[in-house]
Amino acid sequence: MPELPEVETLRRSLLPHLTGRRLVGVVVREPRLREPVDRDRLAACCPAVIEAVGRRAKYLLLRLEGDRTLLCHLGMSGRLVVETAAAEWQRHDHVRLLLDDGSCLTFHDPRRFGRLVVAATSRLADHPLLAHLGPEPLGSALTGSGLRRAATGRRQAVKPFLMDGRVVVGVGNIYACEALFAAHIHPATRAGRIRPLRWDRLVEAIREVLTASIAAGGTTLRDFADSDGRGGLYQLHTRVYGRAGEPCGRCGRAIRRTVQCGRATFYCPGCQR
DNA sequence: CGGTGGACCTGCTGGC
DNA sequence: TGCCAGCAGGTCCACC
Repeated sequence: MPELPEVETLRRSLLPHLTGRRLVGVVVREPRLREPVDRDRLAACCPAVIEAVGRRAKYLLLRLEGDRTLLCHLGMSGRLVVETAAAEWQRHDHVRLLLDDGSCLTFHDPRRFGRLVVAATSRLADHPLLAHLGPEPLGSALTGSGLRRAATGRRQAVKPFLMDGRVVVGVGNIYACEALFAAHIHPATRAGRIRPLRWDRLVEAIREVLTASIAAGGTTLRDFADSDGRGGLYQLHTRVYGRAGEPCGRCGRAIRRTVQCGRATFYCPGCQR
């Protein structure tokens, strides 16, 4: 479900609920996520004021007092919902973080590809899940020349290249397709053969697409929702993703669907070369 | 080393 | 109506 815009939308929706709150307890009902949830390490964090709600790539970061940060990844189907701690557990509700005002943050994830991990705030950048991650796409660290350097000598197609978190983070399947369309680049182009100026245009396209999606509250294809249960609207703005057979808005040719590295790719055969 | 394919899970949809 | 294959927004590891 979530790419960067969805996680950022979630982060913003959490702010009013979590700012100044204290984490007072944890209930782990189903520890079998992508890696087992460590109940004891979570419990040892409590009680603690939540000092900040951040994000790195697709990880939501809850910074606690006492040099602890909770890393939360939603995988493909995860959600975080703020509700009263007295609320009934629903199917696929796995963990609850209990807050000092009687509310709680419920981690819900049908496919259980998500993660909930405790890390040391002072060594966060060195954490194994974060250490290898590339630049944030919306910060100044991402540049056309940086991408060009990373692509030098790479025979890999540009679309899976963009989805490689070591190259740039936060660009998943939807936004890789959309950014390549916006930049007029064919998704199968070998990364090492893209010209310098086109990398600049691609960086611009990535920023445009992600920024527009955040403004729309993310993309809700089946079940994304922010912590208040509200869906996003960016699916109404996608130009190619999920639109196989529809006419391209620029040239009118039918959008195509192919598969790269086991993932669906959508593109316009007319304007992406 | 770079690159691909499968594994990890459950739920929904569409075709027969 | 019912069943079942195929597909889904993300990593991560084994293997070529």
